Amino acid sequence: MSTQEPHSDRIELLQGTLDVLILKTLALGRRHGQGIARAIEETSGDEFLIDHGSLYPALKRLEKRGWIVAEWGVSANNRRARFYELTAAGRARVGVEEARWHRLVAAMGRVLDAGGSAGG
Amino acid sequence: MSTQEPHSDRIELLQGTLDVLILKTLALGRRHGQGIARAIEETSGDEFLIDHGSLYPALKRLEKRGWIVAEWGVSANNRRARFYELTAAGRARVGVEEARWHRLVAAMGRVLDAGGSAGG
DNA sequence: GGCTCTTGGGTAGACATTCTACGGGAGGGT
DNA sequence: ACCCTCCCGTAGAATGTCTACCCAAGAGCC
Repeated sequence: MSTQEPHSDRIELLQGTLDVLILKTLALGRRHGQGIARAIEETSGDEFLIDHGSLYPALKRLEKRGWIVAEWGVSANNRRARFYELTAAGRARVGVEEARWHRLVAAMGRVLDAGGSAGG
Repeated sequence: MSTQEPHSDRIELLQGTLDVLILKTLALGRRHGQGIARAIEETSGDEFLIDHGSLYPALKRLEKRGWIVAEWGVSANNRRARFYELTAAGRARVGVEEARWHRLVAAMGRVLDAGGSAGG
């Protein structure tokens, strides 16, 4: 085990960004809860830390909306785990959420670039 | 003027994004509340609609943190208005917030690009 | 003067989502 | 038996946006 020091300077998620992260991660394949969290953390380059207290409510939300389905199974460590998978609606939703995100980033960019970069 | 039809498909702000939008707008010059809102709406290409109920609490927040200062004055329409301006700390903060935003966008990008774009 | 529209500021409460902190069940190693 | 780890789960605090209201005062009209 690696000297896994906690990064104290992780980025906090913006409200509303976790859903698309989960959906996108599940688009790569079926995973259980902790697996999703770890995948997001790794893919983000350890910038995001996914708290369990945010993860499970988010998974419930997505399941309730019909974008993912859950099933009990066994993890690689032989632990009882709940595996999640995208539904057809979920697969469609990934695109919607991604588009929403890109549109938001573009709009933010227009405002932030309006006066040139500060301090440059 | 005004056949100003309301865009029903405006983007909703993500929690935490309004502050940097305000700071950046004020970096371009002193403005009053409504002026800030209009500037953000225009600069964003009419993607954002700044609600008064979000704006004034945000201005209070920023003032309380010492990043902006307010002063009563008179608007171009001869109305009593409260003008806001960046403090030195506020000017420094613009850079911090911008950096935070870019870092977040980069991290999100890594996750969203991890599997290629869905659905083109 | 009186009436209405517009500009500008402000607050209360609903709402959604994340974070902190707690708890529980079960496998693996010693 | 004991402890550590993995995995799921929930309650409540904290934060910030949105909806819906209210108030003050200038401008235009009659």
